[in-house]
Amino acid sequence: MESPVPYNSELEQDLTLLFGEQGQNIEQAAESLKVMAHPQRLRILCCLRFGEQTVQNLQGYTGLLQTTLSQHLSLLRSRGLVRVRRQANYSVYRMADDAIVEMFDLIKNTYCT
Amino acid sequence: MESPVPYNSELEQDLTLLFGEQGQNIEQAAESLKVMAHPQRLRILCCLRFGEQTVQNLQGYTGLLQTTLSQHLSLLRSRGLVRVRRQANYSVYRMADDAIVEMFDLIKNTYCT
DNA sequence: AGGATACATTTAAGATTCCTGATATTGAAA
DNA sequence: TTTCAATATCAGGAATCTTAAATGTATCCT
Repeated sequence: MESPVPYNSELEQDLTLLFGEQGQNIEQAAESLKVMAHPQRLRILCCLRFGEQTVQNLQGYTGLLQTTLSQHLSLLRSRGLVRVRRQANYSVYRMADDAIVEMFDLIKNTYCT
Repeated sequence: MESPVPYNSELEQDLTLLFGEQGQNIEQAAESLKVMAHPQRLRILCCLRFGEQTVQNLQGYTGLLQTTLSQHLSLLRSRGLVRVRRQANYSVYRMADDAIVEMFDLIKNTYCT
């Protein structure tokens, strides 16, 4: 029997373009998504969506251990999802940019009815 | 020194509501994101964004082994990101719904310049 | 200086994910 | 009713992720 969906060689080209030269676009997208794809880190982002927060506050809102929270923050930071500024001996975290905010809002609207 | 960001007890309530009763909203969002957060699965979704595809076609577009591809598809299916219909001895996959399409498009626009 | 507070990093163990090779299933054809 | 083509599932080991305890660093306060 014949294939119900013909193979489209031109699509191969389009996809290669879309993915980026060595697929870096896709890789980077997956990297960022992977960081967001964790309940505790989503909670952290939720908190930051309401404005910048100290680690202490995040601890209160999320209920995470300081050490665990700090590690999640470190990951979010290193992958460019959040930014920090130091004020006295507090670290104040915020969402990194509009792209993250937009992505987060879509997630929220989709899953938090 | 005083905290640069006052703790907001009302936010606790708001967050609990947002997360869902036992945090199911957040858990579910994380689950879905985790499935998307993989380069090969993103590639698969990319292909499906151009229309429904047989496994064979997806194999051609992604370059994955049949067995690997099938497992990714199985995961995408079980988490409700894609749907299948059987036609003869072909399986024809498509994106599950508009929410997935919307999410995918945002990812694409954000990371595939 | 010394102690206390706020946060970060390191390390190790357990859990999960990923890929591959082998095997099974399903429908079409011969 | 075999055989083949398309797809699915299973089983394994390697790699990665997650968490917690211990430890480290920086800054404030007295």
